[in-house]
Amino acid sequence: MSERYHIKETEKKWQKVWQDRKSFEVTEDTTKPKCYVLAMLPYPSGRIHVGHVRNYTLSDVVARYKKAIGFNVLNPMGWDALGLPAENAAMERGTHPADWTYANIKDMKAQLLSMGLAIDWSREVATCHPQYYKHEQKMFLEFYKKGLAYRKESMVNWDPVENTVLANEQVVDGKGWRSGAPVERRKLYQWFLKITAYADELLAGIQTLERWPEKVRVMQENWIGKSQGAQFNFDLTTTSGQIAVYTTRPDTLFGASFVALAADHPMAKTLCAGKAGFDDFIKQCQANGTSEAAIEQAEKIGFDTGHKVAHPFIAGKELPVYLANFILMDYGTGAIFGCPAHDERDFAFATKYQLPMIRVIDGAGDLPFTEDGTLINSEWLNGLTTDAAKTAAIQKLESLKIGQGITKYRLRDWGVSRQRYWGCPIPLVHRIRDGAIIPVPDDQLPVELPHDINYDLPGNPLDRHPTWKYTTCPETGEPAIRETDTCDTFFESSWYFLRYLDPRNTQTGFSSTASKYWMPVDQYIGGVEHAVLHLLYSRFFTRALRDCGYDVPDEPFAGLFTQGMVTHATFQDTDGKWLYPTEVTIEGSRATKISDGSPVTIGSITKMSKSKKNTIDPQDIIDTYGADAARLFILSDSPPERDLEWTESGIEGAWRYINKIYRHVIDTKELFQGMSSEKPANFSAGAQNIRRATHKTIDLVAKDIDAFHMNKAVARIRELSNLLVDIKDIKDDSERWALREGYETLIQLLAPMVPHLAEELWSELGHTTLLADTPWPVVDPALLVADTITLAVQVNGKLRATITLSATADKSEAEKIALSDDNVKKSLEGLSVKKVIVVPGRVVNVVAG
RNA sequence: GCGCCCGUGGCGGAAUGGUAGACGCUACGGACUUAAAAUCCGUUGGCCGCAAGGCCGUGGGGGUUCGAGUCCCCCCGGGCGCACCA
Repeated sequence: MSERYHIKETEKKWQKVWQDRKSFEVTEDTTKPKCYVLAMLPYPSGRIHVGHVRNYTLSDVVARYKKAIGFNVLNPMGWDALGLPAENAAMERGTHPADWTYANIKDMKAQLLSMGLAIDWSREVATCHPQYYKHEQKMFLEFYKKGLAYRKESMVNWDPVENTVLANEQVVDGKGWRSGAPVERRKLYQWFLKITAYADELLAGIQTLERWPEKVRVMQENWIGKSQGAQFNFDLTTTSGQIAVYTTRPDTLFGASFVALAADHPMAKTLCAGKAGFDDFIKQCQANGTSEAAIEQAEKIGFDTGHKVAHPFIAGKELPVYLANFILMDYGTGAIFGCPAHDERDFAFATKYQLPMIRVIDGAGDLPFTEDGTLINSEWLNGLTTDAAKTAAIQKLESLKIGQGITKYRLRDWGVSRQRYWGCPIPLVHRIRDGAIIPVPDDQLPVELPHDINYDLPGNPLDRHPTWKYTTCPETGEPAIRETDTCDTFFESSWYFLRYLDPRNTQTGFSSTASKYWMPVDQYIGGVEHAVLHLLYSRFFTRALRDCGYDVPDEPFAGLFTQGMVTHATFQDTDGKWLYPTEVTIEGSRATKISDGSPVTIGSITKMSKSKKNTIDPQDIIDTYGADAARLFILSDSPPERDLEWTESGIEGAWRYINKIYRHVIDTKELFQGMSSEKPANFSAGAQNIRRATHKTIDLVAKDIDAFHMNKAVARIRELSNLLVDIKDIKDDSERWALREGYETLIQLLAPMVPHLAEELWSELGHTTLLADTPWPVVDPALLVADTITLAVQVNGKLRATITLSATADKSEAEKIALSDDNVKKSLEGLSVKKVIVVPGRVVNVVAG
């Protein structure tokens, strides 16, 4: 009788062995090809969630597999440790953000360790550590000196109660997400990184990202949003001056019926000075947040400035100048000409303010007509196509010396300023005498966050700290004030993958040697929610570092995989209150509350979220079923790019499988006692069958892992184990040898998925070296070729029989055997054979009529 | 609105244009047990048939092909992304 598998003890045991033997610690080893496997670093909330487990299981399978096939694999882990949640916790519970963060890191690390990940923990980094942000501050200053970091006034979402700037995501229905106060649009001095300087390069680089999902590449392209058009000036006729506009449709200029400026356009105030209703209009525009959703929902409203401009192509024609809320100051020139006949927004605006609509593109269909066509009502442009008319119009604007063809981007510079404490301080000081901005010298970095802060008042604790910000100018020794803005936390995550390469270097963020060896990341794995911002910022950051003299490739991530979400059913009690899955018991299709047996409604299956309480704590799962079961279930149930539905029965199935394999190996291993390790010269038919299945599985599993088809890889492994487990008696020594080869291979193939079980069984089979250090089994190609094959036989495309024949049989032989099959003959009764199609190894199709 | 992805048993999902439903979950029947759990054996797309076997079947409709879940066109349903970007 076999022993039970002691999951917890066994998993702990091997975790300790791997740690003690530094199995996954690596250095730059030029004798081996390198493979940099990277999982997106977690925010240390204190608890891992199932999404983390999925992410790190996937990266672990890749890391362990790549190591087995001979790569020097770097698989690091760290903590995205700065940011708002620590400050919220500090405000709610009176803890210090640093204490809260480091305590969370400790808890979460213990949880990750219990997953048995093949991580080089010696490279662990926390972005809140001064030795991390020290190098980041140096990079900021290098960007500053190169003109890639600059300060300008810009519009922000201002929460008047919290006294801080809110990100767009923190504005809900025009109100601050915490305070509930209406958000104002305010102008503030903010720090920016000049990502727009790299717009073209970032766009072109997308073409080289062959191992990125198409979806993500398209999203980045859209985000960069390159457009070609014309920029030109309208002369004001009612006062002196000009209005610059940008358009992608210079061909429709003869259809222009108004000019509109953004409400916050610099000329708005001067044009409207003293006009009744102007202040109200501006207030109305400001009432809406800066979020794109908020702007979209707003009705189009305008304000007639009373001023007019001259049409550049039509002598004597004047167009009214409006302010309009749908014009964005941040795009183009913040001003447009409106052509209501051929633009939906202009059409809506013109309808409301009863402005003329002049059709200049011929075509069927009602106005607004936004497709290309042939020009009409446009003097010298008449008869031209849209494209030709664009070129002609731009030429004319250039010859009149009032404008030119131009390329614009939707991408805006990256605002990195946050009026927050728990972020990386921007290492600059403002000299009081003249307001000069002076970099903090390298030898004074890092500019550390002060520890003694309080949250008694709203706003930025750095700004009201009694001493921290008061300093002296490093150049003159005069009084100066530190910059109190800290960096957006996307700043830390834009280069953490470089810090992993050389994490304890005190002189520089990372060495050239390390970067040249390890970069780029070969396989990056994470959630699709970072498809644009994090990934685009990182791509920009490496280029900016490159231009500051660092040894980094243009593209940091050669391969990217984005995993799906983890979902779970939702439960509600009779009062409609959400219940945790642990509060509910399910029998068949009926669910009841454990506490009082009352009925429970099973709701939709959605992304796990705290608000709907449909969450599973991975630690509970690991404690109950073990890390291997959790890993196996996550890998086997769905393709990794799709959503995964977490089910109790699924995790139990994985747990059963692990116990079953353990039992069978323990029960079978006596068979292998004392047998020779020498490969038999001849194999019996039975042995040959086992070996074919074994080697076919090695081949398929490797291909599946390479293609990220982890669910299929698991299915193949289960097929092999089903076959091995069904072998009840051994007929000869060659079969015994083949069976041992089968079991050993099974264990090796299982290792990336369920490493603890595999390591345990490997040692049970008498191996004294670690499976983690054992190379992947080698396929014998001769065993991938079967000696007999099964062919489908169709009559007029319908399956009528299957025939088995020798692999060496030729087409005519296959045809002969197919036509002599009884069932095929029956189907052909009364018909004459017209043609026989034989696809070797696949099918015989008899066409008859 | 634009772009992309997806629709296959009760469920998750497999199928280089070539035997649809691999692998698993659930459910049901049986063995073992005083009993239960665990485990093991079997059945599990629908319909007809004692069986051999047959018919139908991959959201719906058309098409290409010897052959379509897979390719093309139209429609329906679901998801994701983008969006006053001039």
